Amino acid sequence: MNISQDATATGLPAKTIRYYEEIGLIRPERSDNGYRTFTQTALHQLHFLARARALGFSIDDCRSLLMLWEDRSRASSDVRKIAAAHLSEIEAKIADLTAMQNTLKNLVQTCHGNDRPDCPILNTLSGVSSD
Amino acid sequence: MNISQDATATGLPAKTIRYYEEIGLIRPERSDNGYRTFTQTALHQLHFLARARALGFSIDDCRSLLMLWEDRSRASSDVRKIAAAHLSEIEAKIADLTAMQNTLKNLVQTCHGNDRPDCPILNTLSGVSSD
DNA sequence: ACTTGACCTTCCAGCGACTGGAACCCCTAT
DNA sequence: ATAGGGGTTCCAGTCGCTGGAAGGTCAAGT
Repeated sequence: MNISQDATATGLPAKTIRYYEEIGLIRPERSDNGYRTFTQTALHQLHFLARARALGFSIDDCRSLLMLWEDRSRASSDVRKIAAAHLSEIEAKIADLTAMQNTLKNLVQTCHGNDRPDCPILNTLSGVSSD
Repeated sequence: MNISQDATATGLPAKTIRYYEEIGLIRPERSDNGYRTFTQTALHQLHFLARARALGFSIDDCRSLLMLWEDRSRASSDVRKIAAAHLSEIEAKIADLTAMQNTLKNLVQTCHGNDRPDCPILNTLSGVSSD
């Protein structure tokens, strides 16, 4: 299987797959002409990576998860630890974004959005406390 | 006022303030020794930027907002447009993250997290559909 | 006067995870 | 022979800083 077929199979762009090789996440074999060839196992790994990245895991986490996946003597607690840490980061981000969302929603609702300069959004940003 | 006093006043690191000058967001004056000096106006701008960045606006948005702020003949609709666009990006991000959160929460709850290899997190990532 | 140490300056490199593009090789079909 | 659609490498850029090196300046202490 060539890289572009892989790309469509896994949903990852070919560029990304090459990048994953470059940083040592995967080690696809090469055929005589120098083209990358992907075995079934390699395809599985790419699928795994695609799903892990889609869940927001960092490349470093992906590396660890991949190693754990391939380690049959792993402890599931190690996997869970990574996932739990990632989950709490996500929850922190959601909290941050939700705070921004609340403020912005409020401001956007309050602003008349007409052709006059008067604007509660700018007032807030400039520190004119209208809260 | 020197840059580090500014930094503590606005909460922005000195490095960031220099960076803002480098990219043309602000134009602090210089005293004879080459040090940046910040007028009251410049300080206001920095505060403005700090608040806008804290609300997640991109540097480009900040640039536009700053220009609008200083433009007395602005239309508040232009400000609102920027804020509304940003708000919907934030909402999209929250939606993405919440989806991840739900999946991860579920997986973390399901995983025993012990010393055995059996792990629903890895199962899901590897495509063993347990959903 | 001299030194110390804290500040300031510039410039350059690196982060994460790609993404775009240039320049070139390979394979197949016409 | 050529045209096209693959593949390859390598280098630069994205965003918003952040760290560090190398050096200039200032205020205080000896």
